Amino acid sequence: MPSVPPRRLIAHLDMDAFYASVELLRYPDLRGLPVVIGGGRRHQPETLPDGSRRYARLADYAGRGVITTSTYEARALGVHSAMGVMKAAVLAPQAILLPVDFEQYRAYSRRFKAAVAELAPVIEDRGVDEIYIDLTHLPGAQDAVGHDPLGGARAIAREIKNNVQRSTGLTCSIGVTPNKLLSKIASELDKPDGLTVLTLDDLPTRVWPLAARKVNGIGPKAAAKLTGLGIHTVGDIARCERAWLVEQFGRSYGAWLHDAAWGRDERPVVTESEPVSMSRETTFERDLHAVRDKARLSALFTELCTELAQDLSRKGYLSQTIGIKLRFDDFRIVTRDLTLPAPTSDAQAIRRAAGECLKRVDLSRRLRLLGVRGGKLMRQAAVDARPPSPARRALPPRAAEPEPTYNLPLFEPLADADS
DNA sequence: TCTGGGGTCCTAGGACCC
DNA sequence: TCTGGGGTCCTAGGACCC
Repeated sequence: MPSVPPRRLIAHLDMDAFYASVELLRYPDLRGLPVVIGGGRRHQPETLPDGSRRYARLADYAGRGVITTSTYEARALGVHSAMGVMKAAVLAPQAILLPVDFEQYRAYSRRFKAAVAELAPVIEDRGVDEIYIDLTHLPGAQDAVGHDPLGGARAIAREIKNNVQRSTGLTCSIGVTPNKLLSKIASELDKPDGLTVLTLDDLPTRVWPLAARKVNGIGPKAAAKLTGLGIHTVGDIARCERAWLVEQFGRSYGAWLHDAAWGRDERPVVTESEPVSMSRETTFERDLHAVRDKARLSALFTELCTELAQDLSRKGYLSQTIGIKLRFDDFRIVTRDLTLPAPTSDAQAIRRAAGECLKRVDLSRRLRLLGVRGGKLMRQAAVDARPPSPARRALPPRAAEPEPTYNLPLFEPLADADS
């Protein structure tokens, strides 16, 4: 007898103001105040002799940092993530400013994920503060409770929230729907400490009135273009002809927009993935010039390469494509990369390759940011486990050449490349 | 004195091979 | 001599996300 596959029940869990909430566990005296996390590192709270603490205020800050998270009290003053700290200081000069402490957040991240996994093990990681969870096959998830056909799923989501709260002291918001796209939207509808369960029937009333920008995948550029076309809400998109969206946005993105607006998304919850790249970058306190600040830049460049090498080694990866990223004073970004004959995690090899990349950039403008990236990653263990067999060595025809050459573009005058 | 740092995925052209 | 495809790799840029 053919059986109907169970309907998918996908949850999206988002920790509420995660970094800020972790800080409030440590500094409970700040509860109820506008608190902002971000900036550099030079504003640690100071403990006074009487045991009380003194905190930095936004107004005290000078620098290029941005806000990473803020408490709901700070958000009420117009202070949001990714806003420059200097700009936020104009809006809320008296808000408390705390430095970011990623170690701490990562520790709490592991704890909340473990708490979820006790009840629902099929988890997709989406960074420190959010996850997708596949509830489809959990016992009881498909059961109705009283008149609520989704009561089983709702009860599981509530248990997950409770378990997270018990093990971390933190609240989260959960959306449960037939897919990741809708769940991501749903988890935001009742923040903080929310629980929202939606079916496709709820689309017109709960999703279509929302701004198009609320859809994960519609960013500032796409939203601006939509606005220019008189399209503001998700419902506006849903009313568009699919073919017209394809004309306006291209075959792939146009079709995706149409699907998204109609709540269609078949992507599975992916429980395991391998990293694609690792990188290190830094924004300077003031813009630097390649000639005038050569020594300073050179030292920073080497430092970034060393850090990348350490990251690779610590995590057990080798990288075969080394790249650089520059941001100029006008905010223009340039990248260059170079694929090596063999993967490496050696700081000097990375530094050399990055140096080759740098030669291919016009450095007349001042620099704001410098970054180094390792792509085409492979696990060290996997590379070790396949010693150079005769077959392998014979594989690339060019391996016969005496000295491996960098695969530089032809238009680049090779200049004084080591040779 | 606007605008961090760490990622993923997509597109597109040219090289190069079959 | 002309005219083709398909497929993969490399590189650069850009949109988007947390």
